[in-house]
Amino acid sequence: MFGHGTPPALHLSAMPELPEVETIRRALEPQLRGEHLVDIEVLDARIVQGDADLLRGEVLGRPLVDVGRRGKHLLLLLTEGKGIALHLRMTGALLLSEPAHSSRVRAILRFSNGAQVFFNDMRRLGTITFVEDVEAYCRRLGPEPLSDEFTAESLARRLAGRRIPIKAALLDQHLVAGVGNMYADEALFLAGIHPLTPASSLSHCQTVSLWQALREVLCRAIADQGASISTYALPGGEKGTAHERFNVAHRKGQPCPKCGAPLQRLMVRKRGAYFCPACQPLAD
DNA sequence: CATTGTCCCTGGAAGC
DNA sequence: TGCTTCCAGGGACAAT
Repeated sequence: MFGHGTPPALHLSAMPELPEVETIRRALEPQLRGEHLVDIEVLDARIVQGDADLLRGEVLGRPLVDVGRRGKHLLLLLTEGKGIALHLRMTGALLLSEPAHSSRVRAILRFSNGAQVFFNDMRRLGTITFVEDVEAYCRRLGPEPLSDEFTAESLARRLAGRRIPIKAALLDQHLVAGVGNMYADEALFLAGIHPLTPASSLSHCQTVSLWQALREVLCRAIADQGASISTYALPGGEKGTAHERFNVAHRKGQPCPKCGAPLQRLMVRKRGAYFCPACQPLAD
């Protein structure tokens, strides 16, 4: 539905959100599941939350029972409920072979079957965290938007009483996990909701539309293996194509695919928000 | 509790 | 042409 089908006018920066992390998870899982870590080479200590030696001591040799994901966190699930959380923030990538810009590799995870995962991150904002209790670690996050737990009613409950703009609310990981700037804009467009609409003032109908739009946008982006607007790539180095379907994100000035009006960009709480002023009117 | 502000980080783009 | 400044934005944290 809609979509330009052409590459975007490349505004820089777009981060791995839920669909990108899920795509990475699906690629890594068959490579890593059932193996164990034999080494973590930390090339930039800033990437590790806490002490790198402590991390190594806790995880080396411990079987990796699964590769999971919660919101934008990739989880290497170990025994006894422990795990390693990898967060890619803005420019992080996990690659199965050494990337061309090897100076941007911040850590290398080596596994018992010889597999190596290179944590590449130009801007060093990504993190590796040893997690003592994965369940507790994930509890602070809002529901997974593609799970049965996330219903239109639960979304309505969480929006109630919040006066912040709906766009800002969608970026709050306590409200719903995994939605970032790109997919928040896309969902608001599909639902026909202005990004500055106060979260608590959505009608029931709008809330249902938004709930549906979020799931649709995220599902479709997973099918397209994520959006490679900036540095995101699959572990094999391939690019995703989800951005080719974007209706508004990173398309300021281009015609709205629904009505043809020029798309606009405004700032909502220091974040760029792309939208169609005609299709997403602000009620007064 | 809800909300806002600050910081981190690098490189592309804009401005002089 | 070459320098400086701004900006992108997720999330931890502090402040209000």
